[in-house]
Amino acid sequence: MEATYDPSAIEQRWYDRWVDAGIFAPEYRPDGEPFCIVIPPPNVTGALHIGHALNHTIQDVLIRRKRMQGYAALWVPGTDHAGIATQNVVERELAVEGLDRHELGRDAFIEQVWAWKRRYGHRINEQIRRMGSSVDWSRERFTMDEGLSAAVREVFVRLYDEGLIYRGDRIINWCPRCHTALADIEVEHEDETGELVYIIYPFRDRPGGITVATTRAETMLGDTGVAVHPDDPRYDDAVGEILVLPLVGREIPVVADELVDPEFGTGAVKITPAHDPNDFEMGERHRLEPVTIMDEAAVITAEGPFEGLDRFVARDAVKGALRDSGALERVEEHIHAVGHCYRCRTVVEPYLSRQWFVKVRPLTEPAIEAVKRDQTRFVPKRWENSYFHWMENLRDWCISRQIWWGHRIPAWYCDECDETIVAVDQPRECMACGGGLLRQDPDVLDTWFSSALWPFSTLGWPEQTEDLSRFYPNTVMVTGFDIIYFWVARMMQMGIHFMGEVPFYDVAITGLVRDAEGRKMSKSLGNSIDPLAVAGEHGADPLRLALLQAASPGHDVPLDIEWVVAARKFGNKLWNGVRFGISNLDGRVPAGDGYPRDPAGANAWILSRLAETVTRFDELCEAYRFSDAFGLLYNFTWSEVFDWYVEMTKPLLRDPDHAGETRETLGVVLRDVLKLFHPAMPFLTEELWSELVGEGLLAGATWPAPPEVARPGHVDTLQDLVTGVRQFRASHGLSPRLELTMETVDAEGVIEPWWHEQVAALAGVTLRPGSPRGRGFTRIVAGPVQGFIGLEGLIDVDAERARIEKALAEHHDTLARAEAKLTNPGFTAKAPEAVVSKERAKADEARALIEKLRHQLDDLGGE
RNA sequence: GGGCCGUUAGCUCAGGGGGAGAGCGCUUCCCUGACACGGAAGAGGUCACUGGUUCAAAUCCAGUACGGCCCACCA
Repeated sequence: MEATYDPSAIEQRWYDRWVDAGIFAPEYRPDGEPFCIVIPPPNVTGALHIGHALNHTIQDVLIRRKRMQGYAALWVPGTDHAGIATQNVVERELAVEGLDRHELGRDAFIEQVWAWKRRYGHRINEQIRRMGSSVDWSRERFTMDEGLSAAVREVFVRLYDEGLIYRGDRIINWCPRCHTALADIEVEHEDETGELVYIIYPFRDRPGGITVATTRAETMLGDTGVAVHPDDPRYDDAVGEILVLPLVGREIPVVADELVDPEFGTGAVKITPAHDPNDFEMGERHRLEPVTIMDEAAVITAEGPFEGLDRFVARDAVKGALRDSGALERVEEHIHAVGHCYRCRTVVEPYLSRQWFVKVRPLTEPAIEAVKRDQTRFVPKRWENSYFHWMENLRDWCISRQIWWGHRIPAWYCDECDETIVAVDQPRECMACGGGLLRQDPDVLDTWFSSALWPFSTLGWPEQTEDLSRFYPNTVMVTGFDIIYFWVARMMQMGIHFMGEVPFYDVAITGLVRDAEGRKMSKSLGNSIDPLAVAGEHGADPLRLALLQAASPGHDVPLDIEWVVAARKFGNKLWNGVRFGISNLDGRVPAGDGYPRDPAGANAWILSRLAETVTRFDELCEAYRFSDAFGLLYNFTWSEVFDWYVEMTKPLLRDPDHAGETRETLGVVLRDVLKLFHPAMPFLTEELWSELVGEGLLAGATWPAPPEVARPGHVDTLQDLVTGVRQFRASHGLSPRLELTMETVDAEGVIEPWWHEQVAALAGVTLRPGSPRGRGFTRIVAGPVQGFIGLEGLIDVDAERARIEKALAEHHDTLARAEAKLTNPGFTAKAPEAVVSKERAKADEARALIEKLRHQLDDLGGE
């Protein structure tokens, strides 16, 4: 083995062997309890970004650990067709060649997208493999594959038949660039400074008029009324009057409506039913005709001087014309939230059109209840509040999109009788009139419609497959908080509605990986760190470990490359620690769960620590606290196994009385450390396993279950003695190579023969029973043992005195604090007995230490 | 406008009524036979501020300041 860990050399050689051994399929543990995760499907056209790397690493840790624990672990991979996003990407590509999808035609365009999918779908799978994710490729799915498309149609038809899907003319959010409707949630609001324009609408039948205020002046071309609050005294006599719309000349009524906020603007609001959701509502109430004045590209269609102008150009033009005509009262600066398309950032336009909707109320109530009853639990729990709040205020979901890439809506219209037929398969003829001229609805479904079915559609639904009955509900969903609404909430709705059970028991919410400036990393921002590049430079394993250590539950992760470097250094430490083990063992370590019987001394100590660490590590993993879990393991491995235990084995391995037990213990401890780290660093640990154990594959091995071992207290004493000598050396600048002699008083007889080799190796000191006569020595206190080192010719006595006095002062402080509490009657009377006795013990300990330090000062002599 | 979260060592963050913690960074010494991608020993914090509850507050409560996030149909 090389002396240095080289990730690139070993990360190539294990993935295929894991796959070939069938380890990633749940059939690998035929009798295991099911444990299932379905991957949040990456966008098929995208590249794996650092957020995926985090998300996938967490899932892989969950899956690999459960697999080792004997579960039938299934991680379903797959990708999402990502309607608008993918269509945009392919359209951009076509634009480079001077092409436009309309020139190409629908079928040819879709074929282009499929070609794109074939290219990039492959790439993303390669990236998932490169990161070591142990997904079951035999069950890979794509949201537009045949099975999932059938599931989508089935769901649509059933919801339609139940009256939960309907088609209607409504104001929806329209993206004039993407030329499609958007759901409410797909609109991102941002505060912008705009103008509030005050326009005077004169009365037709009397002098004067009403001033209204608007941020979108151009919409006045479509006004068909003005509303005031019914209780607003300013407008008592105006309700029922007729106004004349400036520039247009349309006669419009003044109506009273509760929706109007008398506090805002002038308390009078213009009504544009075709271009504002509130106005649409009011328009319906007061029978005001909607007048559409814009087309799908947000270009003015109203006849007159503004026809053909873009909405923003028209805004200024209308304002100018109003000013010229004297109808413009004033213009104020105004900060308000403006909606943008979440895909292309274009300002969204409220637009009246005929769309398909899901009636959400009947779906949300069970989804809320399920979380309230803990059938699905969010981790961390506080995200449940956001989930509830969103669900409770949900409006019907607009699911039709005027794009080409996606699941075509399974509705057909009869040209002869106007009948609408909704069916899973294309009907041959009209069910109403028998006519054969059927046109399928040109729209496709919102991408999130198919995503909502993912937990069961990937398992074969609507077929009643074995996988479906075995792995639904999924065990856990690992996802970012940014898509709780888009995705988690809708999976809950659809899962419960169609399966009668929640889609998953736990939702583990991950934070967002941020860049150096704290910005969210995203494809659209173009600031993504490429995890593949990092994996190439430092290794996938170090990247995985770094992400795990950085990611507390629900907390954002600012990724610093230094963390990856540190994780690689840890890999190097592990590499060399195992290398040490291999060169000192006289054979291979057994793969199973064997542990040394009745270990003693250092071996008992490390085995007891191993058992404690595994227990705690398991608890932390079950709570999804991976940062803490791997922090614990990291410290145990480095500080205890390598810095202490491995050093302690060196003399023991040379001692015939201890070599056997030590070899066995060392092998077992290293073996279990590899097992524990395997979920985080699969490649490195597998490589080391092949050297240390050389039997089977670690990925398919069993999880460690070390027996509890009583912790031998006297090993602590040995460590304290060694540390005491090291501190003494360091504080006096004594060379580590300078051999020292220490006389010891061991009243309780805890010093064992093997200690002599230990202290010689670890502290460069020779032990000799006895206590010094006279003065001029330092005293090292370790548990019941006292050690004495003669100072003559070694050190500056004044420096030593200063050091002891400093320590003395600290212990005096501790004692004073403890005594203050103990003499406080309130404390002794009200504090729990355990706390009081602990405080007494603290005081006693401080007194003892003070006494010993006073002795040390005396021991120094001088003055 | 409504809601959520944060403020602890230089940095990133754990912890959580009774002795201030980790990793990285920093300082000093050491290339000792696994590892210098290393070892040993250290320095460093009125736990944002103000008040309250308590025998006891970094921890609980209220408020303040600053920072971040989410939701929203004030035209």
